[in-house]
Amino acid sequence: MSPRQAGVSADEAFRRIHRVVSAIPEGRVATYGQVALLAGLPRRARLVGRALAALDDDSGVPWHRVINAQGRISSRDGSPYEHFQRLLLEEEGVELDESGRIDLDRFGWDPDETPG
DNA sequence: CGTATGACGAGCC
DNA sequence: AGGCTCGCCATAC
Repeated sequence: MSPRQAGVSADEAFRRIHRVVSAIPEGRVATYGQVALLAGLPRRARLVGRALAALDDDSGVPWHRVINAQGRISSRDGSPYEHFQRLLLEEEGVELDESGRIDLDRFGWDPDETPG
């Protein structure tokens, strides 16, 4: 049963992360650290970024709903996806202020509110 | 094997 | 607000 959470294989960690991200509802966002925690991988926010970068375009995983703890879209210098992410979020009603920041109190995902 | 590098985050100044 | 350090750990070289 309780496997060493910090000792899971990279493969299993990716599956857990993808599962958690897939559970983020439309119009809500979660932070890298939050996703890591929910995936049973505390303090491994960087791994979440890696897991998302490994996704295929047609994976269906809502990678755009993951932002950093400052409420901002994390920089991927040179990649068009950084801008695309903002577009996808605005399309589903997530508001960004002039500086591109999202209010986590308003749009942050609370798993307890949306069980299942 | 040692270093550097990240879609990160918390703490500190 | 902005910068720095350290923790984290898979990958690349």
